[in-house]
Amino acid sequence: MPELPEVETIVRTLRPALVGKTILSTDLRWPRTLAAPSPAVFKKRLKGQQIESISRRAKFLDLQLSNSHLLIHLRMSGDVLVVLGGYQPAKHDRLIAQLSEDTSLIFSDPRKFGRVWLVDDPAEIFHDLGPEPLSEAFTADWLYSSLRIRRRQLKPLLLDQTFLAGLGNIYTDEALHLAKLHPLLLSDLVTKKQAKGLWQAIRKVLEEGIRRNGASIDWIYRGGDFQNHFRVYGRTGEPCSVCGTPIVRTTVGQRGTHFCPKCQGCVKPKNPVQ
DNA sequence: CACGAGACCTGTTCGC
DNA sequence: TGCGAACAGGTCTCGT
Repeated sequence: MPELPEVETIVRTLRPALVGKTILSTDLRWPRTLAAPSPAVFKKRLKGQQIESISRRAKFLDLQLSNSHLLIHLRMSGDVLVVLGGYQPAKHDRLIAQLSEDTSLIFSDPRKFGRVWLVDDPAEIFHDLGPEPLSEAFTADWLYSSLRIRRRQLKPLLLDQTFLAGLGNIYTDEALHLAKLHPLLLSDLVTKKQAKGLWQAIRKVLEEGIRRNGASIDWIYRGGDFQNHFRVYGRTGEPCSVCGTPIVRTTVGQRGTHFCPKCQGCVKPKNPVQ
């Protein structure tokens, strides 16, 4: 569930609450949550390490410790929270770390897709990721040339973390609508002007998501309100905010995909997807 | 290389 | 009301 803006929001919330605290002990309640190393090594190595800083790369949380990095990926249903004072484990808690100053760090994840790594160098896990969309490395020219050297449908390509790191299902639909591009348009057909528009749209929806503290769907993430400003995601049948045409929902790469059939056009004249 | 299907999981909502 | 199907913000692997 969480995409770049939601993870960024969590990082900003956790930072003041966790930096400087020391890990006293850990309780791994669902072993498969831990991708590496083994539970025994994990528990032993974490003990006594201090949390020095917290950052984000793509949809990963990166807790830099005295001696290593604790990486967390929330996947579909993960959440990280900090609780002061005594804490009673809840049903979906997969990993709990007891910290100094009577603080608990909790990784909760109903669907059990989330993963945690303890590594010496984050590059071990990050090496295949594409550029950060809000960094200076992500430019309109880079996007244009990178789209042209591939021949892939825009939506699956934008979801591919090795192409661009951080977009998920919501922000991809939102960005394509803002850029007026069809989700199935082949990447090598995008013009330079369209690429520039897509570049702007991606940055705009991500910045808006962060400004609104992410989107809160279902029972997760208190606080964010980007869900009240979706242009197409989850708005099947409702009028497009630009032209009034009902928003259409289809499936692309097994992901629910929302778009305006008028603003975003049709890609295949012979077999228009709408 | 590109794409689709299946797997990994639990919980909620939808349709009859 | 009940019950199965469909769906959910992600990613990996395998077959074509």
